[in-house]
Parts: sequence; C-alpha cells; structure tokens
Amino acid sequence: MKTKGKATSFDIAHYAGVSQSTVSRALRNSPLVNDETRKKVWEIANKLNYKVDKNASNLRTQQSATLAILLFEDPTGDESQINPFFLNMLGSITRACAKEGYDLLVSFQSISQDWRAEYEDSHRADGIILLGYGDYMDYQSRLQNLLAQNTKFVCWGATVEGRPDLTVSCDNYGGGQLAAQNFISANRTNCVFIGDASEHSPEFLTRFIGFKDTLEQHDIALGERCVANAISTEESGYHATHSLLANNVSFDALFAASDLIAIGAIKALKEAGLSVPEDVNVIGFDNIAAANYITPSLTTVQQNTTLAGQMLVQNLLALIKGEQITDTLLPPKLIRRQSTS
Amino acid sequence: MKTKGKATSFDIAHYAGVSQSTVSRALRNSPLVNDETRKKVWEIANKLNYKVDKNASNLRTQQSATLAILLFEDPTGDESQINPFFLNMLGSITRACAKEGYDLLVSFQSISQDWRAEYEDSHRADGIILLGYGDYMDYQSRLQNLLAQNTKFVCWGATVEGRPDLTVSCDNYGGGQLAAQNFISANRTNCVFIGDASEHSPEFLTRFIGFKDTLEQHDIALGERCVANAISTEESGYHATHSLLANNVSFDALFAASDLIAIGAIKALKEAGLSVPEDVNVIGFDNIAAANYITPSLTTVQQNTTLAGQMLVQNLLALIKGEQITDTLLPPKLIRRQSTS
DNA sequence: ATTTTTTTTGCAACCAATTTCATAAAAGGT
DNA sequence: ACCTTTTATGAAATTGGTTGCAAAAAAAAT
Repeated sequence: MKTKGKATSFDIAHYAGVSQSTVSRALRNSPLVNDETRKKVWEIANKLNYKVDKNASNLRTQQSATLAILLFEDPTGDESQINPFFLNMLGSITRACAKEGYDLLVSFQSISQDWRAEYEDSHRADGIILLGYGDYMDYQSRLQNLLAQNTKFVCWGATVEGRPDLTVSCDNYGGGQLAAQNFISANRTNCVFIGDASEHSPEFLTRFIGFKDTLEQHDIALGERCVANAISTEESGYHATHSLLANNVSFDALFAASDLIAIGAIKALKEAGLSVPEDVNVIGFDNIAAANYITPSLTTVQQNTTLAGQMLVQNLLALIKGEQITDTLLPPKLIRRQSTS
Repeated sequence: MKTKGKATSFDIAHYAGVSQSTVSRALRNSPLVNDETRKKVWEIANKLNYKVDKNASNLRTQQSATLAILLFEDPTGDESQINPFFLNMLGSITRACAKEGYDLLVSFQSISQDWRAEYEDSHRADGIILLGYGDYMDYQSRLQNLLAQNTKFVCWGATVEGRPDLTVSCDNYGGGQLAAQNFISANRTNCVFIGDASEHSPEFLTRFIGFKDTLEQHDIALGERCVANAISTEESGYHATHSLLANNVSFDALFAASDLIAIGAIKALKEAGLSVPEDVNVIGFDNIAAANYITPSLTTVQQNTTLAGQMLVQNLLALIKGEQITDTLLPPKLIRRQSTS
C-alpha cells in the first residue's frame, strides 16, 4: 500500500472503491457522505499519510489561508538587530495566526526600498499586517497602492484622524497621561520629552500630546526646548538627551517615546553625572525585555503585545470576511521600576 | 482596461493578441518568445497589475518556493516571551530566505505537543528548518517521522555523532574553550558550570566539554559538585546558582550555558552578597541584547546569528536541490564586557 | 407494489498557471 | 525558386483538489 510520490485523493479513491469527489467530501467532513464511507476514507488517508495539497485546494477555492506580515525595519544599519518590540509582536502574531488556523508569511522590508514585496504578498495572502512603517508621511502615500488594489490589511500604529486604513494600536494618548501622572504625583514638574513629536511619527506624537495635555491640566508647562527629536533607537535617544544637556536645559523628569530611547537617555544622563532616579526620573514606552535588565530598571508604559497580536489577526480576518470593523485601542499599563522614585 | 477580479494570464493574452501560453513564457522570460512580444506582454501585465498566481504556479510545477521554520518554545509558561536568541535567528533566517527568493512560513510549536504541524508543513514547504527542539532525546525519536517522509530539513543545534539529520551549529566546543581560556588567563581557576550538561541538551553538553577539557589541559579539575543543572531561562539559572551557593560550593568563575542562565546567575550572586566580577567572573553564551544592558554587562560567547541564518537557508536549499552537503560549524567569538575582569 | 422523498454518490467543469508537441512563420543554404 | 533549419506561437494536456448538477440507491409514504 504505497504509491510512488505523494498520495493524491485519487489514490485514496482507488483504494476505498469510491470516487475522488467522495474522497474530497469525506475528508472535509461534508454531511453529504455516509458515515461508513467517511470512516473508510479517513482510515486509508491516514494509512497513506495523505495530506490535502494546499496549492490545489487554494487554487480552487481562491483562498490561501495565509496572512502576511510586513515588518519594516528601522534604518539603523546593523543588519541583525531588529527592534525588539516588533520581534515580540511577531511572536504573538504568529501565535494568533496559528490559533485561527492561518499560516503566516513573514517578510522584512527596508523602509527605504520601494514597496514591491507588500504588493507581491498581497497576491499570496488573504490579508496583510503592517508593522513599523517608519515615517508616516512616506507610508501614507504608499498606502494608496494597497487601497487601490482593494487589498485587505490592518496596521499597527497610531489612530490618525481621517486615516484611510484600519489600525490597532495602544492607547498612546493614555500612555502619555500615565507617564505625566506618575511624574506629577512624584512632584517632578520639570519635564522633558524625547522622541519625534511630529506628524512623521504619529504614535510618538500622540504619546507626547497625552503627556503634555495632562501636564497642562496641572498647570505645568512644557516648553519648546523641552522636546528633543529622536527616532526609536538607543543611539538616537542618547544623542538627543546629550544635546538637551549641552543646551543647559535642566529637568528632573524625562519621558521617552520608547524604551530604546529611554535606555540611550539614561546612558547620557549617567555620563553627565546625573543619577537616575534621584536627579532625573525616567519613563519609557513598550516594556521590552531590556527595560527590566538595565540599571536602574526602567519604569515604562507597557504595550500588551499578546493582545495586540490577537487583535490584529482578529480584525484582519473580520475584514476579510467583509465585516464592518473599527479601529482598536488597547489599554496601556504603567510598569513601575527603579527609574522613577 | 480593467478586468473584474484579478487579472489572469488569459486577460493579458487577450489584450496582447497572443495566446496564453505565450504570455506565460514571456513573463518567465523564456528564450522561446520574441523580444518584441515579450515587451508587449510585460507592459500589459504591468498595466493590469498582474501577478502570477502562486497557487496555480506551484501546483503545476510541484514546488512551493517556500521554506518553513518550526520554532519550538521552551516550556517557560509565560506565553509571550520567546527566547530572544531564537527571535534573532528568526530575523536572520527571514532575511536569508528573502534574499534567495523564498517565502518563509513560521510556526511555533509547544515542545510537549505532538509534532503534527511539522508534518503538515512538510507538505506546504519545500523544506523545513528546526529551531530549539528542547530535549534532544524526545527530538531524536520524533525525527524519524521527518526522515521516513523523506522531508528535507536542517536543524540548528549540536553536531552529534551519528546523528541522522543535517545541522548547522555554532562551534560549541570552541566556545567552551574560549570561556575556559579567559578564566585561566585571569587566573580564576575555581570554576563552575551552570547548565544541563547531559545528552538531553547536546549543545550545552558540548560547551561544557570544551570548557572542561581546556581546564584539564591546564591541570584544573572541575568536580561534580561544580556543575549545576539548568535549562535556558533566567529563573533556572537563578535557582541553580542559588543551590550551588547553598551547598557551600565556592568558586571565583562561572560559565553559564546561555546568557539567560547567566543573567539569573548574576542575580543569585548579587543576592548572596557576591560582586561580579570581583568575587566571581561570569561568562555567558549567545550574546543576546540583554547581555549588553545588564549591570555588570555580560561577557559572553557570541553566536553569529546572521551567518547562522544564512547557512541554514543555504544548506537547506542545497539539500533540496539534491546536493551533497555536510554539517556546518560556525566560529564563536568572545565578547568581553564587565562581568569578567 | 408503486410513488415520493431523502440520502449518497459520481461525472465533469473549474481554478490559473506550466509545458509538451505540433505547426506556422521566418531565416538560411544551394 | 526550393528545401532545410531555426525561431516563434498556439492548442491542449496536466497539476490536485472543490463543487454544481444529475442520477442512483435507499428509505419513507401511499
């Protein structure tokens, strides 16, 4: 009982003495087949180590049971280092896909590169998840491609007014509030923000606004000089903080738009002879693994990556099914550690 | 010039005034078509946003242009935390696949679970990459499935004598040597090893043997009591070190089988009032991101994940092509940081 | 026993490409 | 001008399933 090459449904049909259509139905547990027949077919299929050919099946049904994830890398140079936050997301998305019975096609994209692959993948997968798209301005224009193709996709990122795509994001505004509240209750009112607070990085911008609004509600001002531009890397955080200090901006509380920035900032502070948290309280954003390992350990606004992955997949699947869905906002959570007093 | 639904090669054929076969040839740049015709077909294909249907193409050619990676998770409980080393590998494998024009199908497996997916995937992909298989004894028996099916696969792990699968691995023995040499030249001869030094974890075992052999070549003994069993988690490293100290084993140098173990070990040492590196020198293995962030920063044996990913993919592709290939050993490199003097 | 209804089954079309084989067109040789 | 070779093209088979439709078999109703 062994066929050369892989067994096909025809082989099973032959051994079971039924037609190939019946085999197909039996294996998909269609109610149209007799229980006895079904059992016999299944037995033979198992014996032959038979598996449905996905290509044939997908071709016929015009589905792929596959989602694609496009991970845009920060242009940090070092090839092998991916933003750990995205790596976590990748893990949870993979799991969420598996749970739903979907395969996940992973591809990494250089942000600078032309978006060919995202387009290619749109033909291999039922839907796409976009992660870490870099500069929002570039992203926005490229979005048009996907929209024009009527590709189903969801995106991890800020919920921007009038944005044409469907997003899942952390409540960045709320996260900024949490940070501000923490500083206020610790009586640290001399605050700075490190991160790109412009429309180029809507997530950072939203965090900043939540932070700023909350401070202002307590009559604390955040001057222009108290915002230092930085992208989400340790180096960038280091340099931004460094130049802030070099400009004689004095502060006792620092809110970084991401943990990587915060780690760089702490390094700069230490080098300047300032101690954390005594001289400066520091709060980051993301809760990457390193946040718990550095000294002092980093207080940070945690994004629930497990939930995020699930929601991205769930929403995408709903979108594919044609259901009407809306943007999703996930609750942030402040993780208190040593970098705040 | 717009068809309902996705454009097919027939649509292009129609607009170009040629047959569908010619379209297929033209798009694959077959030498059988006239340059003029080819150009015309390409133009129309571009205009129609046409992409070859992978399902149809793969079905016909009986290939998938896809590799699958099976990531076995450590049974650590916390769902969302994946061993960061493997996450890095995932990143570099993804890149290597992209470079070779292959898609990568990712799936996570609970080690305890029955290996169904690996089998399933063997039908969707041309080959499989296995990563982090947990207990080697269990793994070995399950390997038979893959071998029986004549599935093409490569594995990241120790090169074990008589092992039936093809592996790519770091030179674990050499890594152990590096650690020992470092201790010796720092005149630290009271060494311990933390990690499962048994055939259940061949990688760890090999690191241990390289370590031990080198010490013995310098007439330094490593007693039984100086090896504490641990799996690759921070907690496990913490507890192993803790019990070593509780048993009054004294030492001035500690080699951990992985960075996570080392991080846990350092925590235990600190709690016991021992300082690193003054009282105890510590060396880890892997060079995960956290190794650079902890205090003191961790001296460690780096595994080149970028190269590892490339070799895994390259070897697997060679295997698929039917080429004769052999196990690959990658050179380790000692990264000196603060945890050694 | 006969008709009606229900349950199972098989035939054949279909999905979108690749590829073999036959043939038409163009080029080359004498 | 005629035959041979080369080049370019199309018709049709093929890949392995899924599914609409028709028909056969079994069960139920009269």
